Amino acid sequence: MTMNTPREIFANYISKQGLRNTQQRDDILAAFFSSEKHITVEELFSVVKTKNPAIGYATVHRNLNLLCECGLADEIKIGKQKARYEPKFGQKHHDHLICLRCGKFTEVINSKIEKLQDKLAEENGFMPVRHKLEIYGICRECR
Amino acid sequence: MTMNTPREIFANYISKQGLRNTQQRDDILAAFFSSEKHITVEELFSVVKTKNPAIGYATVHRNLNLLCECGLADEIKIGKQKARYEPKFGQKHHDHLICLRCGKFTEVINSKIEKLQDKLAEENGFMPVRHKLEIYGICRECR
DNA sequence: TCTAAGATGATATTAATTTTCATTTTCAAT
DNA sequence: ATTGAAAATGAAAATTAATATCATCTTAGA
Repeated sequence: MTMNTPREIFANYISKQGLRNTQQRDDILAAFFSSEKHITVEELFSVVKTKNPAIGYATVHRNLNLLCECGLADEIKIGKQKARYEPKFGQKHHDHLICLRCGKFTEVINSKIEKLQDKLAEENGFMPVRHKLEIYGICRECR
Repeated sequence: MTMNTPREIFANYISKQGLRNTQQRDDILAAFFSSEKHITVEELFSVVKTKNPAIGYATVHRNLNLLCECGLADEIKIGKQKARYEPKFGQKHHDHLICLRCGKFTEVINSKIEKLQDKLAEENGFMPVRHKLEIYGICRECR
């Protein structure tokens, strides 16, 4: 059985956990994967409400956590900002460049750094699982 | 004028900002730099209270923020844990290995990664200012 | 169809951080 | 040293995001 779409992955996770499919989960998943990256619970709540005005904030919040659990979303916390969520599906791991002036996020990929990180962990007896690299600075536009 | 000690750096920052020196600031600075790394506001508050029982939580909190502003402290937020503060003085930048099981922090230094990070930022038009690298995994003891 | 378990939505709670404000303290100008 | 304006403090309240509670509704398997 191949699991191609986020929808299928989510449905699979749901059933494996003995949970149930609901219209709300569908709506949230759809909104999440068609919204812009780095969305907050608040923002996603607003988006989902345009399709399903009866939906509650807590439901969006709960399901974003489920999406994180099954690997379809990543939570990003930057400084004192509220948590943001990033859809994750079939893409390489990436790091973030964060502009200290305008707050813009840029995603970057560098396999050399990835490898060095794994090596660094192993040298210290750590079995690396995941990592988070954030580089803060001033972006091209803000300079 | 050389500024050797954290105390001098702090005093200098205070006066530059048009702020004032107080006994509380002294007490907080002293406690912070003689306490263990990765302390929470709560914990530092407890420590400072042993020297100055009248001190308020908000004062400790406010001054920890000042210490961050002037570069003598770093705030570390890991997952859903409460913020921790790390004294920063005359040491090299380091990254953190964080055990997913026992929560232990290990500090590591790797200049190669540092350089690659700067390069990566510059390639993307970013002027790097600082960065944060956290590698999550399982530590030697927990394996 | 029926029913037990899960999900939802509204609300309350939690917990950390930040703000408010009356009072006290600092420090530069006298 | 005295004064006074501005800043700092401490206690308490407010804010904020995240999470829990719970009555009701929905799902999905028997």
